[in-house]
Amino acid sequence: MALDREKVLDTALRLIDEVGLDGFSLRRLAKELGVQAPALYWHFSSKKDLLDHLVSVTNERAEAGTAGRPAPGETWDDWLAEGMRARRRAMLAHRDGARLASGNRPTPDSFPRIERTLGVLVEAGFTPEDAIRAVLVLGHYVSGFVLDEQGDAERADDEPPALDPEEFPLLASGGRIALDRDTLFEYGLQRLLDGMRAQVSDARRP
Amino acid sequence: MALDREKVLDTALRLIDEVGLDGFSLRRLAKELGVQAPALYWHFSSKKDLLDHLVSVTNERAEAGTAGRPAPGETWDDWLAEGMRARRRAMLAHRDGARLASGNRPTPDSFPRIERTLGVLVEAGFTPEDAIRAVLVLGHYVSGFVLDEQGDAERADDEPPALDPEEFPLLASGGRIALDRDTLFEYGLQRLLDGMRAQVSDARRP
DNA sequence: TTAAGTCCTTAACGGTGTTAAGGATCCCTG
DNA sequence: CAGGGATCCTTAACACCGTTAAGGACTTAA
Repeated sequence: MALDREKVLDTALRLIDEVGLDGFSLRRLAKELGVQAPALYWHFSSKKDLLDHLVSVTNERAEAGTAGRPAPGETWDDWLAEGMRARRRAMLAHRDGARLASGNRPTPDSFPRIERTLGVLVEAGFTPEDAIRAVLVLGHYVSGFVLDEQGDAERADDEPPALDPEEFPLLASGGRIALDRDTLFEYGLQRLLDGMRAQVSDARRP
Repeated sequence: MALDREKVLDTALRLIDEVGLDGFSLRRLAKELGVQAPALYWHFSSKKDLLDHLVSVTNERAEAGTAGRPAPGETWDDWLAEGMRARRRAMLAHRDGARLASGNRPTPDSFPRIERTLGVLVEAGFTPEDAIRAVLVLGHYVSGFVLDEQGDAERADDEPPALDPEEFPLLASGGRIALDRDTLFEYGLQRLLDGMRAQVSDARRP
């Protein structure tokens, strides 16, 4: 049976979940597909090309589950927060998902969604400039956060360095706190949205 | 003349600035040092070990120029903002600096500095938990931001996809805006600090 | 003078992404 | 039905990569 792009991408995604992005090679993927490595070059122009398409696929799947506009009665910030949580979940859904996603520009087919998001923010009182800044900045926060989160997971084998609670009481008390990733993510997300809310309402009542 | 760690690290840093992190190999570095590749294994246990030390070196240099505590009369948020700007500058100072720095835990010798920072925040009214969250979250923002910033620079050769201003007016208007990285960075930084400020003063006057 | 330690070499192993050339197999056309 | 092009894959090879093994100089200390 002949290969097609979709089957290659699905297998690649599964393989990366299994061996990690560093352990992922075209030869390994080819073996998984019962094929020789150069065969992949018929379907993709390079390894980078393949990975780019992988990102597009996972992005599409992630966005399929999120609302394109706030529900009736839903505030812009709640809606935006939920979108960012979905983004985090999408990255966490696959091993090294954040590393994979970063270093990748949005594909043109994600333009409509971004434009809609900007529209929502402008309706909410953002200037067009600040709407763009808000979207970009939130994105950087999320990807920076998950990148670290998954980086931690990858080196879960070697234990963290010892830490003297007498010398560093605040740091030591934080060991547990930092590990509650959900709360930590929410903290930063809400502080960003707080700041944005404040600026928008300031602009409306000058 | 014999090699030593410092000379290897300096040359490595210079080489990465020249060829990028992807073009950087031990064989290339060895050639630059007038030596065979396995010689490097006398000074470092692996390539990863060498890169870890590289991060430590650049971190030290970056932190050398920043104040350990707010100056008299300086508010905690101004001081913290300046610290984050310094972090961004440190990453931008070397090609792929952000990629290099992420995927690296803080070395134990940065503990005193972190503890001091937490102390400043607690004095300012943060709970110890929120102080830790604030420091982590700001760090994720900065590294996510610079990672994207430098990723852009690396693929500056292929031009961005065309964008119809009729179909996506908000997006199109933002092309220029997104490119002003300093303003964008400051926008996100100030929104985060705004949110933190608000939460701290709320907690003080319940 | 011998012994230990330091710093490097050569040779090699098993891997990587990628290209070149060509062999099957299919489907459409004459 | 024959032929030809498009499709999809193979084998062979290239130039790299990180890393290990074994050992050779050279310096230092006893």
